[in-house]
This record gives sequence, structure tokens and C-alpha cells, in this order.
Amino acid sequence: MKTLLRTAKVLSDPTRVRILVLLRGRELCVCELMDVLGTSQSTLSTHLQVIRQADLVSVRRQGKWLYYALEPETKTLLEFIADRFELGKNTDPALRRDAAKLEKRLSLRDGGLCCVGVESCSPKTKKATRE
Amino acid sequence: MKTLLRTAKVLSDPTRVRILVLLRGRELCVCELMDVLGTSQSTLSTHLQVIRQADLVSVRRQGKWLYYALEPETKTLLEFIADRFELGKNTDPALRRDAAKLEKRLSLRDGGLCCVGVESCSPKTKKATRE
DNA sequence: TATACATATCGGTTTTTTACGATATGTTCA
DNA sequence: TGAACATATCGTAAAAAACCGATATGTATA
Repeated sequence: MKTLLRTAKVLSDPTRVRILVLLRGRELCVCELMDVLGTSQSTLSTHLQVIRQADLVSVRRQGKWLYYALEPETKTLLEFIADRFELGKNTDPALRRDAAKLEKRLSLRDGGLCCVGVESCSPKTKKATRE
Repeated sequence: MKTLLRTAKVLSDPTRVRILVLLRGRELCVCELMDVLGTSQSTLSTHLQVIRQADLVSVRRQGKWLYYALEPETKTLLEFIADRFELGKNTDPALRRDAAKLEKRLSLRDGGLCCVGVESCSPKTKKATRE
């Protein structure tokens, strides 16, 4: 029951759903998520903690960065959810915008590294990156 | 997305999960739910509204009483959830206690009616039926 | 070792959620 | 029609969650 409650809590917040959907298909580092979501770094970090405590993701360190990825079981769950609630087919405007932003952001990766030469990755310049 | 958020919100509260599990397999009237859950009538009513707004249940009036039942689609969803989060196998103490209480309560039904001759059905005597 | 930097945690504030008694609503049956 | 009753809604207080800036932590690299 507790596991269900924690998982459902993750899924009851739009930002967290967006995070999970973004992680579908690839791992992402925190600053990439921040860029796409447009939230503050501390807010994002807290959301990630909620997701982590529900055991829905794994974290891997590479260099200075932490890469978040869906657990295999979470992928199953997300398939089911995307199917049932029609998240997959670019139906939702927020999710579609996220996907577009992510694509742009991913094209900035250099040799698989997320933040090399991306000025928005510096916390100093990173406040309120609204478009 | 909105549908997912509403559904997940329903599932992120233990009382609401208990309600859905109780409704698995049979419809129940509000006073039966109240008896089993041990919450106040207004609290239960509010939870039921949240569940209703997520389109997870249908309501049917019979005589003075309202009977809540899972929508067919909700049954599918609950099967999946019970399977994945191990709600079915009497693992959870709260759910097991609920099941036992419900069985007793259902044995009081008279000709399929829920509240005939059940004194705890009167709002006056119904406050805080803790065991 | 010192600095820079990516991410986490803390403190405080605002918003949301929950619970409950009191009251309203609407149905039933005398 | 009116009294009784099952359920819904309202008002409010208490608890939880979300957000953010500031600061802490820990890794990387010069």
C-alpha cells in the first residue's frame, strides 16, 4: 500500500509527470531537466527526491553530473499509463513543448556530456530561464 | 494529463484506496462504507466526490440510499494496481481489517438493502464509531 | 589543497489538502 | 404535505506540500 501511495503521489503532480515522461527513452542530467522544465533548481531537486523515494528512478554520476534514468519497472508502468491516459501521442501541449525543448537541449550535448559549453548550466545565470 | 493527475490524486490517499478496494466486486452504499472506514460522514462524502470527479465510480440510487460502484474501466485499472502493488493478497493490515469489517456489515443486509435495522446507520448515533 | 561547480538540503512563506461539525438538499414514506 | 433520514456542501482549523532563495555538500580539476 505504501508503495502505491508513494507512486501515486509522484503521479499526482504535473511537474513530476513531465519529468518521468522526459526520462522515457533516455537518461538526463539535472541541468537538462531544469532547462526544459523551467523550474528553480531547488524545486526540481525536491521533486526528484520524491521520485527517488518512490524507487522510480536510478541515479548515476558521470563527472560532475548526476544522470537520472527510469528504473526498468518504471518503464513498464509508464507504458501502461501513457497508453491508458493518452500521454504518448503528443496530445498534451505541455508535454509537447517539453519534447521540443528537450530535443534542442540534447543537440547541445558534446560527446555525450550534458553541460559542456552550455551557459545556462551555471547556477549564476540560471535563475528564471523563461523564454 | 488531467485525467492522470486526477486518478493519481485519488490513489495517493489511503482512505480513498481503501474505498476503491472495498468496492471491488460489489457496490456499496455510503453508510456501509462509513461503518467500515470509521471516518465521519462529511469526510467520506468529500472523498467520494474526489473519486467521482475522476470518473472512477458510478452512483445509483435505491430507496433512500446511494450505491457506489466501480466503473468497468476502473476495475481494469484496479486489477493492474492490485497486481503490481500487491493489494490483493491480504498483505496489508488495514485492507484486511476492512475486508473483515465489510463481511460482517454485509451480513446485516436485509433483502439486499443496506441499512434496514442497522442502528449505526442513523447519523445521530454515528459519530466516531471506533472499535 | 583550493576553487569551481552540480546538486542537495534548509528555512520560511504561500498554497493545497484533509478532517469535522454544522447545516443544506433532496428523497421517502407516513 | 411534513417529518425523518441519507448524503452533500459549507466554514474553518490543522496538517501537508510546493516553491524559492540561501546555504551546505561533495566531486572534479587546476
